[in-house]
Amino acid sequence: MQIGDLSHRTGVSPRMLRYYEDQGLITVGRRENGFREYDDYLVDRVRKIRGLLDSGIPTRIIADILPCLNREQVLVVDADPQLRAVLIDQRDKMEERIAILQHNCDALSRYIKAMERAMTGGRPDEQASS
Amino acid sequence: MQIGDLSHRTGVSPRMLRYYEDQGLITVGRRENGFREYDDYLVDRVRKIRGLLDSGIPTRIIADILPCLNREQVLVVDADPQLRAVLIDQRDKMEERIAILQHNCDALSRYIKAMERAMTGGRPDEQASS
DNA sequence: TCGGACCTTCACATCCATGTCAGGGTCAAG
DNA sequence: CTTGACCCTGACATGGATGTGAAGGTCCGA
Repeated sequence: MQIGDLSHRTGVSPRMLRYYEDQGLITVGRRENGFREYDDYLVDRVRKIRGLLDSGIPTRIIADILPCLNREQVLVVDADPQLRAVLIDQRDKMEERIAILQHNCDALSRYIKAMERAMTGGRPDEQASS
Repeated sequence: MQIGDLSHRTGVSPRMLRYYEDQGLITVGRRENGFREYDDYLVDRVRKIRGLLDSGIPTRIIADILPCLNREQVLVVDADPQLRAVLIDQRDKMEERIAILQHNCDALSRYIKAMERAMTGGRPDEQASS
């Protein structure tokens, strides 16, 4: 698959696909003519990268943790305590973000529901005791 | 409370506190001498802003949703369908991010556990059937 | 064989969140 | 009254993620 195909399949611009490669997030082969050749599994991988990026995780960190997100048993060979610290740190940060997002997501949902109640002709001052 | 105090209490630099004000995320009073005067409730608000920012939500969006994250019933007066669309959109995006983070967080935890198993002298090829 | 649609690299531009510095006021304690 | 710690504004700098455009190569189909 070449870059345009992957771009269409993931919604990520070719520019960004090259950038991810540059940042060491993906490894890409070349055809004889110099064109990049992308393996199928990269579709998922690129989607995962996008998700992490959208969640505020910088490429530098993604590069660190990405190898640990699949096939875990395969790579545990290098039981580097430094890496371990990084991973634990990142996991904790993720947990914190999840909590924050969950909290705000709930609040938004409540607000949306309140709007709907207000729109569908309900008395505006009626409310669930939160 | 003045800017340095709030900065210490939130871990957010004065520069950023002014920036948030500039972006309309917080409303700040002034003393007679021109110094900013911050209300106590801004400590929580600024922490919330940081959390959302760290989770990849840009100030523009935060400005949109922040008024809806507290005191919901108070503000439902303007049942603007445009706003509703924005809120639903953002809530959905948040849910997606939560799912992504949760997924990766779990994978990280598994990997960390596997590392620990490998370090504490376990046979490296033993594994839980995932 | 030509044209269009793709690819390459490289460079410059942009937006956002942030840092940092300069030039200058405020104020309280010594 | 001076000094140091705070505050103000404004500007310039930076790093990361992204867009865009130029100059050129590849390849397929009319």
